[in-house]
Amino acid sequence: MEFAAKGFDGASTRSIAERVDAFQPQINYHFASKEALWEAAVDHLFGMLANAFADLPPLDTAEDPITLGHHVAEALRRFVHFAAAHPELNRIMVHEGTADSDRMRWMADRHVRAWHGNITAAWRSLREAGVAAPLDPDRVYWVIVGASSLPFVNAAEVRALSGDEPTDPSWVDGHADDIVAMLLPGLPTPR
Amino acid sequence: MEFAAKGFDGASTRSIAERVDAFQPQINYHFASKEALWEAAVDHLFGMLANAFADLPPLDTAEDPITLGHHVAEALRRFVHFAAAHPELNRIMVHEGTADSDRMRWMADRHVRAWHGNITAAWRSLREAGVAAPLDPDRVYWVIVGASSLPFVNAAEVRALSGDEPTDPSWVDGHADDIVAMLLPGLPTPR
DNA sequence: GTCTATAATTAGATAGAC
DNA sequence: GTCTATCTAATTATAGAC
Repeated sequence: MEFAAKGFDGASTRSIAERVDAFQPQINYHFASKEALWEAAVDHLFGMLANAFADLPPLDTAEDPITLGHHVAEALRRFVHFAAAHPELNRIMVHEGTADSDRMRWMADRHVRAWHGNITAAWRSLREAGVAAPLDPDRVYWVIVGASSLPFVNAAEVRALSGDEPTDPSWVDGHADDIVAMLLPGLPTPR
Repeated sequence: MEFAAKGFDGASTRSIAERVDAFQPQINYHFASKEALWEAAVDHLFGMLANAFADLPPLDTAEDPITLGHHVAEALRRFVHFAAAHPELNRIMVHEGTADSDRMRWMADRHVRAWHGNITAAWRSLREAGVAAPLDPDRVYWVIVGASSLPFVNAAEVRALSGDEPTDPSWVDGHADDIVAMLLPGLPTPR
């Protein structure tokens, strides 16, 4: 995706149209503007993210802390796998989150705030139960997202530096295991 | 910095010149091209990063694993503080690392590879000594950089989502403590 | 809806006065 | 070195034939 690779300003509607084998003016026919196209792309990516979690129990309904811990562990694994399969979402998020802009506020209010709130609340419960690493609930969202997604956001640099292919299933699984072990060291029988 | 905020393509030499109260053609007078200006900016930022670590002992000279652990802990704290003070570097890195390009390879070969190699090697020693979290040495670089830098790379989104000011010294210190505690749970008397 | 042509704006880079 | 003027190319968006 052009928005993910080059950012909003760097992506040209011509190159976007080329990718789908269309003509540049068709973007302005099907969408009101480049901005509207961007919003549609972000809605689509967050929709796919929600789908990837659709069959999981909500994080605010676990009966006991250990069960919540296992729910969070599974959610973390899902997030790692989603970031590996669809790095575009995290690329767009990290790009738009750098500066205060209308696009950043639109994305934060419409999509990110709910995820951020759920993770923060679940982490508070895990901390009280002593099953989570000693991370402040107000910061853990950024630790999770940063640590989980960076090798996929920067997959090209992973390849250049180590020769590893971070989208290999074994690499992704290993990374998910690492994230869970690091964040939930108190979870019994991790996997 | 314009390159950090908008990426290479999104940053215009006109807006860059405006920021330093200069005229756009002066960029092409003092630098050969926009690309040369970008390289000079990246060199400058990595130079500042190296300066921030200049007084620390090299990570390959520690006599015993516990001492190495404390050296790594201090290096992690330095990195968190640098990312908070100079988020431009990590913004440029995350932006350029997304796609295979000449700029990405230039940056990886000239600057990133040495840091990546040192961290990976130090982590192998820490793992053998049992003082580090169970993260694969081939992946830990991305966990460290992602978890440490994201709240500063996306400081605007942190403000929008939580109202926190991630550049507040107490926030930065707390984040550094979180990172060290998460990555080096086996370190005696952490801090 | 698709596609060509093109308008209006902005981009990086250069020329040349001072 | 500084700054104005400008060139060429690329940008988003629109008009209009089909």
